[in-house]
Amino acid sequence: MTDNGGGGRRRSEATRTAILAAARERFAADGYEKATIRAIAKDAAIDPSMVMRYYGNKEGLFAAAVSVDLKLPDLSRLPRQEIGEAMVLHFLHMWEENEVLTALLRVGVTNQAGAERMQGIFGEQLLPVARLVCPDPEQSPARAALVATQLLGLALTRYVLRLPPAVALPVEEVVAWLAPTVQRYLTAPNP
Amino acid sequence: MTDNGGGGRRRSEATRTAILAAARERFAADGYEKATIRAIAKDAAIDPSMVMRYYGNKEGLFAAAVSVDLKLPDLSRLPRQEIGEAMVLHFLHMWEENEVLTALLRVGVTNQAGAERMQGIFGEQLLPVARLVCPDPEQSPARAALVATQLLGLALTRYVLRLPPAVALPVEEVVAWLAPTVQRYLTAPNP
DNA sequence: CGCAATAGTCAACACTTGTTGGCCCACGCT
DNA sequence: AGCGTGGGCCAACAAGTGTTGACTATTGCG
Repeated sequence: MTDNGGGGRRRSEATRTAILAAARERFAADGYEKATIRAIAKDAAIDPSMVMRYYGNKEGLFAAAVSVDLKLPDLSRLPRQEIGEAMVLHFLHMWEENEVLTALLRVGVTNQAGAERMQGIFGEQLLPVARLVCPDPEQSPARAALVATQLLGLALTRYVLRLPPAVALPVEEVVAWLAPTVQRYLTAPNP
Repeated sequence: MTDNGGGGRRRSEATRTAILAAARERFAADGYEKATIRAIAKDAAIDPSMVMRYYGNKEGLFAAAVSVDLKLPDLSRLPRQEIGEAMVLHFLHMWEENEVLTALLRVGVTNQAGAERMQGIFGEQLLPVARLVCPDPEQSPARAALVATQLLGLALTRYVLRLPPAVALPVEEVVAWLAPTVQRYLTAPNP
């Protein structure tokens, strides 16, 4: 339909990516409703109608701007005891690498499509890891969910709400405190 | 100013509380931006202008609708080992009692005023508890923040994002898994 | 050069938002 | 009864939203 069959040869690519960058920034800072197409377009220094031309509508823009790959490393080669620490460290790096995850969380909280996308990421990226490492496969959804409560809670307080003492915590301390928690959720026997 | 010096004698009180109830529901379900005054007014079966009459503007309505008292019990009379369990149980009950906390979290994520209010609650209600129970008073902010990451993360996945496996978890299991975590964050020696 | 396709702009649309002011009606007092 | 106060509704405003279509400018190719 609105797809221009496979690739504009000219320099539209530059503005396309500029739009995506501006969109990520705005979605991360303001959430879905407050991140207006006009503001995004102004950040990208183009006309709002270009956004529509390239991405159809606001939902399409969001879908294109926020695509998440958690890049979870292969934890099966790690000693079982170090899985928790590796997870926490990896998540911290992912959150600080760019603002995509913040955007997704901010949007997911007030937008149905955003929440569903988070559920998708959980099911396709976190759950498989849990399946690999946790003892009883039948319990992996519950254990992955527990891990999600702790890791998303950290992201929420630290990167979204910016609760001062949570922001002030040095990375090493965060890891030292949370790693045993995640480790236990994944590998400990039932309490 | 818009304050009618201390009490309408007539039946305005009924509509006032109806507005607040509708507002709480809408803020909890939709967040700040999507919860429109018109929708709230329709839920309360009155005219949008009445909302303005009674609460000044949308911010005032939010302030009036969402006032949070965590009602944290006196934990100092509890055996130190049971503090974690008591906290988790209490928070679960608070979140399921009414939708105020959900509203606050949904709004806090995309609204500056909402985020500040959450910081206020943290400082005035959670921090004091941490000060009572954790060993080194200088560490209480960090430890309270850690507790916040776990408890808010639970609320986020279970009551806001509604991640299916987090919703499916029975209360007893949540407590069994999270209580040791909270207990450790509050009372364990530095890792 | 001339032509077609593409990148980009402008102005407008239909709608929703918070917010305001004027109006009517019902009640409670004297 | 009459009157005033205040609860409630209606209609409108100005601003901002996503979205659309027509128009211009620029580019590549023959």
